[in-house]
Amino acid sequence: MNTAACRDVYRRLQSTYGPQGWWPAQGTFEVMVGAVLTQNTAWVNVERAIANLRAARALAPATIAQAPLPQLAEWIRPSGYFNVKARRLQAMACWLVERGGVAALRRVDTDTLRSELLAVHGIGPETADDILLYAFDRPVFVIDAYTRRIFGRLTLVSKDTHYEHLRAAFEQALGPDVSLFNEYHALIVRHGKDVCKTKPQCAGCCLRERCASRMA
DNA sequence: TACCAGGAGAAAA
DNA sequence: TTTTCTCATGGT
Repeated sequence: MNTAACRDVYRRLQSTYGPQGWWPAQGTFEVMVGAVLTQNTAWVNVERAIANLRAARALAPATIAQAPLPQLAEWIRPSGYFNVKARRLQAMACWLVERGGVAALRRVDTDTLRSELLAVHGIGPETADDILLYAFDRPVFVIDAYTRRIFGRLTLVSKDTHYEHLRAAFEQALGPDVSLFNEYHALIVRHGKDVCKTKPQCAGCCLRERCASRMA
């Protein structure tokens, strides 16, 4: 990854959209819950599911860890894949309780914490990195479908690059910077939602000058 | 009606 | 090891 190009894309996105102030949730555990529920799902539906959990006073590790799966699935129904995500959410809550809670995990080094997260059922690379960056303030760059799509279109990365290689490339290009990683990923998602879903929309895209697939 | 959304795990090849 | 299938609601 070219450092200058990577920073230039960031400046263009920042100039276009301004500060994003992510993550759109309150508290460490709520960020973790949101990270699981947003898997392949629009955030607006995740908000409904989190609202259900809050209304049921179930937005706590111990409560989710002990809740009957059918009940948990019902609470999170609006986020889709509710049976799958109920198991994933419970697995994460059980792990959190067993490890002594958020406060204890804040004392664990980043590599160890990442390995432990990836060992939890339902937490893959992107979800783990969402949690590390937005819940635990660790300098880990999150790679998602938008990142691949946008940077692939800019020909700065190959779309089939392995997740870990892509993450390392961004982290090496930018240097460890929690605030930058936080804002950059948020801007990528904002841009992805905003104008980069289909090629014709590149006409009004702030990255158009850099984009290899731009419309003539 | 068809497609997509801030993925991940299991099964099949 | 890589590819394909499955999970599911809600908005456009």
